[in-house]
Amino acid sequence: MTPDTIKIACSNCNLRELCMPVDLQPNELERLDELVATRRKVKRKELLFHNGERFTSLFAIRTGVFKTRVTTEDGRDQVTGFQMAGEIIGLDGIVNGQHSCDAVALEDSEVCVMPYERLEELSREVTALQRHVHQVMSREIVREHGVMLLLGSMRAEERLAAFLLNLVQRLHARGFSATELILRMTREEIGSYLGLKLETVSRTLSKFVEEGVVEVNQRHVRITDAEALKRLANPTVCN
Amino acid sequence: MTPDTIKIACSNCNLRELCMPVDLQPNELERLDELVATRRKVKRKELLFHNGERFTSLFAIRTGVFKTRVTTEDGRDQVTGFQMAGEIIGLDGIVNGQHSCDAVALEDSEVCVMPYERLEELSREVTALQRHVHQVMSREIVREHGVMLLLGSMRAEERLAAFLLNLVQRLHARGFSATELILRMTREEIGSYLGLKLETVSRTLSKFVEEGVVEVNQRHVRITDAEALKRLANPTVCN
DNA sequence: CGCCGCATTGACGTTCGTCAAGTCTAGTGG
DNA sequence: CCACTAGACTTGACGAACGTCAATGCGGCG
Repeated sequence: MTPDTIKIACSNCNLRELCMPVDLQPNELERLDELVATRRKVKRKELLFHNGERFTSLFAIRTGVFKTRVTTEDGRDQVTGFQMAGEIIGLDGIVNGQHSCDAVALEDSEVCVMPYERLEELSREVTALQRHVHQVMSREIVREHGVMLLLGSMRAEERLAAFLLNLVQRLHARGFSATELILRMTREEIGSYLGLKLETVSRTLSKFVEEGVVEVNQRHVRITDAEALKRLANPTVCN
Repeated sequence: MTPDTIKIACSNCNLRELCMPVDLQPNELERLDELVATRRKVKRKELLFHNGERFTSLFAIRTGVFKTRVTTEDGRDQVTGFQMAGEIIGLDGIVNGQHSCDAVALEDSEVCVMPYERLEELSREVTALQRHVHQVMSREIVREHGVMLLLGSMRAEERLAAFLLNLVQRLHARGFSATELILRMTREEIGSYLGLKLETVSRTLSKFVEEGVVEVNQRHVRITDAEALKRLANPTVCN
């Protein structure tokens, strides 16, 4: 085994528990290494794939952060998600054989390329992988339900509070702080995701600062009162 | 073969092309009939499944219309979709083994019950089915991207226009009129789906009527100027 | 016939968007 | 090393879109 093949093996990856099934037999684990064909580096602001591009592979994020967005003919766009290490992107391409959104790197990033045909084949043979693929897709559907709830029935404060809590929770699960984070996206990108204008995002953040719930220094955010933030994200109706 | 087993066979179902893969070998088609365990009738306003319920099966709608909704602790809810004949619901339950939303029948309905374990098993053996399951889930993800775009960056008029066009198009694909439809849901349910209050839905509909784009009589809607409606749904930016 | 749920419409209020001015920061080039 | 610039961010004043509250209409069902 050359150092190169070691480097690219899922069985040897410290992110495996995030992006792959956990309960594998040794021989299954070995087979998993057939899955990732190559790695691919994507520089900040570059696209991993774009709307209309032929779909061939799913991507597991190794390092960095991406945003996905959809666009209308008249130029409006909507950020549909922010993805970080261990998360899978490209699922939108399966249904029509071509991607229906763009994936843009928010910082220099690296992904594992998983050719879809190989994934199909393997998941027919490795039951745990089949189940995992289904779970990943189902999780995405449930996540989007949550975003629809946010966009459809929350006010600006609640949206932003929920957003910050979600981000910090995901970062915490990856070994980062549970109270501090660095935003990899602009106010405008946050606004697009939350269905708000960048000024509203900025104002709402300032309001949180005034209330002593968070400290903000540019992209650096520290949550000083997590309980208050949770109350903001999910307020009790009082009337 | 008893009349009863004939009645329940996918191979014999006039909705098969909507909810099942099309390119099957005869022997695969036969195997498909193992998939649907039973049928289940759901009366208007009754739940097919509810938030927190253990997930065991996916459901293919045979007749009727459903809404799915998610709910917050403080009682707000968001309609996440309206589903009709040939569509699959219950995908949200895969990830955690329990449903995370409610499915409510908007009229007396009937569904085919597809035990998930059986589906997993079969889709390991029938490649076309495996692909189909992936496509169904991917399609749902892409649909939700569209809803996010709608909720995040469209105005009331555009949302409602897009909603009506989407409904009539899906009904048309099922053999109904391309210009007339009967709404199975209340103004409030439409509003919940579109992130609007029921009054706004009502007012916007009235506006469409004034403009001669549609005729509305209670739940009965006739699209009199489809082109105008499309322009409303996706207006060109003018500034 | 009368009730109840659904829908419509109007008056008014709130939230968020728009427009504009100005600040801060990081990166660039002199 | 520092001035300069561009992009990102903040803040204020104002307005539009949509929500809220309330009155009324309508139709179907018991």
